[in-house]
Amino acid sequence: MITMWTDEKIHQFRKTLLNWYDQAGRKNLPWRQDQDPYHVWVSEIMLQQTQVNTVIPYYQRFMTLFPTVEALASAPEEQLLKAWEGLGYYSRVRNMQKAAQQLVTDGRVEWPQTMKELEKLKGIGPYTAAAIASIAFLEPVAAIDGNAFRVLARLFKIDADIRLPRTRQLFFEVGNQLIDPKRPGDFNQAIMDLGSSYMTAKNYDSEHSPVKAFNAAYQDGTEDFYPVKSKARPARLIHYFAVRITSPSGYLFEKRPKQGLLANFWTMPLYALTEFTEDPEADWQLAEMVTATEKRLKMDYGIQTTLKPLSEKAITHVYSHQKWQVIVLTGTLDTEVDVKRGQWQTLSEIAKKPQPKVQEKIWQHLRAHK
DNA sequence: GAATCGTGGTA
DNA sequence: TTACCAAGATT
Repeated sequence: MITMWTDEKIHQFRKTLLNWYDQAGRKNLPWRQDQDPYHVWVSEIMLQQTQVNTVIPYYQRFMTLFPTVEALASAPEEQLLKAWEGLGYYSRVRNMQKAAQQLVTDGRVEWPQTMKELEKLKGIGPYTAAAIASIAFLEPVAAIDGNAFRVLARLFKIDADIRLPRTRQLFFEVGNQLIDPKRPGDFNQAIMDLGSSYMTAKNYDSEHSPVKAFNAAYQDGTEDFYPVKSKARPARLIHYFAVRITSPSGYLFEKRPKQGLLANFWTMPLYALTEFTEDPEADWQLAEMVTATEKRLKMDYGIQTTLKPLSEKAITHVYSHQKWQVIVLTGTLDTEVDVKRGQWQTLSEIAKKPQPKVQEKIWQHLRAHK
């Protein structure tokens, strides 16, 4: 059960928080130079599950390449993915383009100005809708992100599991009672700045926090209990072969399917070992697996060649829900051949394609074992 | 509600 | 090395 503060205490909190924000807030961030909804939107999408320092150069480049909603709406997908390359969660930028196309009607951009309406746009959920509505349109709605979960959980000693979707509503209601109706955008951003400075997840410094007097968990020394968050499931281990084939025409490269992990990104052919063995956790023989891969390469691409492991040592690459162990196999063709799938590409052609981080690791691995 | 979807930083 | 965290949304 949460004990809500008195009106007097709420007013004191707003004043304390916003005074601190005016004095110490990160006003120099590139997306905080104005309240243009497009700027707020792009920054909020980029900042999802991504740290501020990572986002800054991406944001600046993106605004140069796609300065307006119209530019975003009409951009070629490959150019968008290239601009997002390395940021991760690539459906974010695909969804953003769909939303941009929703926004452009009869050649003009019409922005919905409420959280409720903003949530109807692709890729804009409750957090991002509240952030845009409060910052760009001054609607008093709480933007509940990881920072707000953590800050509010400590201020009010809320012990609901923040990993559970149903918990969001509780925090949203608490936030909506606290938010300053005159400066809703600044209030939300102040909570986030607080959550990324004095009230971080680890190594927090509640002692020097401007709102320590309001922090119930700090006041009774229980702050490392908050927020309550259940454990995530461990990532599943998957073994892969990455196949580097060269010919006089270049490297064999392939565009991934338009749905799922790394959709529409380009990689060398990848085979999960589950293609060749029932139990890839068991003690498999590398030579047998390589022979099986040669057969599949002929079936899938029409390529006949001998493959050799570049190294016994695998590349490790971790996603949120999968852990890849990738062994690189190499093969060479001396003559030009047509392929049933994929494309032959030169290095300069490849450089223009959006490639995932794991492909970059494969390139590095190849250079290291040359 | 549980799974999916990336990458970089840090203890 | 492992585990967790970082301005979440979609299916």
